Amino acid sequence: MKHFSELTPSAERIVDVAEVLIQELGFNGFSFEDVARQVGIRKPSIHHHFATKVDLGVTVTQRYTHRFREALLHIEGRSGKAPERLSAYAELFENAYAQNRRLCICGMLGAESDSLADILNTEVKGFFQINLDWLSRVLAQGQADGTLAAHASHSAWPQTLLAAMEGAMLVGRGLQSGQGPRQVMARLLPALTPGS
Amino acid sequence: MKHFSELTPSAERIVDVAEVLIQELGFNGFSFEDVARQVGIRKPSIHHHFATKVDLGVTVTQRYTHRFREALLHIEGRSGKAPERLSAYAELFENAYAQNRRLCICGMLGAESDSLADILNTEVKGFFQINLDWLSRVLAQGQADGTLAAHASHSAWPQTLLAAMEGAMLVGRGLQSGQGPRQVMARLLPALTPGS
DNA sequence: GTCTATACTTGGATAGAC
DNA sequence: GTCTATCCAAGTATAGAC
Repeated sequence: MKHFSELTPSAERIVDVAEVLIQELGFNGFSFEDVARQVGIRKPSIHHHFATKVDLGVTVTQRYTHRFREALLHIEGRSGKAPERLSAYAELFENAYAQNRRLCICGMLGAESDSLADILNTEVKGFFQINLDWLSRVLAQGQADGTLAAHASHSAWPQTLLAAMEGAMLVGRGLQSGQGPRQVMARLLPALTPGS
Repeated sequence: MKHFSELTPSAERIVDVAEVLIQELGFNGFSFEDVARQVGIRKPSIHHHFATKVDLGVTVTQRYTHRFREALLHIEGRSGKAPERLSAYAELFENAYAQNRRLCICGMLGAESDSLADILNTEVKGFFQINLDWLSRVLAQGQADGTLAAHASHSAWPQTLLAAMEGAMLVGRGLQSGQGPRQVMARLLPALTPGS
């Protein structure tokens, strides 16, 4: 199992391609043949970099989670208040969705969960937990400094917001014309704002 | 292509099994072998009832959508106001989720959308549209009779609510311990209620 | 309506040369 | 690091007997 932080250039191209394929087709929906074609190498060459398909999936997910967490920390590092931070949060999902209605890697893998290797499910769980923790922090801060309503710190809000983001991409894709995470967050933000 | 309204007993057992398999494993995740084993027949016997896997998927989806619409009409036929109707709506999803965290058929197929036959995507689109139409109606009624806040008739609410339901199942499954659609709706209802 | 047998394809993975 | 060749399993689908 190769860790994303020590990827050779070839391995990185493979991970790049696999990431998009998982977002668009799912883990069960893409094949080494798909990856090979897009990277411009042959199928068995992939095994030189990733012993199994699960290994490749784990590396894709770890890198995705790592980058997502960096983006979350970057939002926190900026000077905005909770409402702006939640809007910026929605933009992270909107960025994926805006490209051919790609799903969140972990949203896709979460759907396929029952047919995936345990190690992949563990990665998905980690991604979601990072999201819930970050949302809890932002909601608590917003409630403390008055930029969010008192009920914003209710323990069910993080999961509700995360579900709304993941669901927005899912439904938008299913409708083939749907609005995305940005619009859904825009609808929910007033509900979290004081004096609504 | 066999329509769900004219299923023989054998075909019905096949559809029953396939429905659960799609909810748990997805369209790309289940095989005729899985269906055959659970029904207690052999793989090729399935082709006597459904020429192709896509045919089977279409029948499953049509029956699912039909039953779901009946349930929606049944909720509307009862005497509750908009808030109770929305809670009852969430229960439809909760019923699936409560059984081994099964997904909505169309949530699962929506995720797999890019790898599915057009005809299946059309069915998924239809299901979602039925949901949006029903939600629009309930929200408008609630806003008219004062049981919901004025902003409840905003055109983005139906998609937000549907996304939250689908996402709740997805995230709950990914977390392997999550709350489901019921809790998410319980969190959103106050935001739609007057005087919140 | 179900069976056995089988065809054909794809997919993940391995061996070994270059 | 990539290739060709190959293996094996699984998956969809068909033919034809019962």
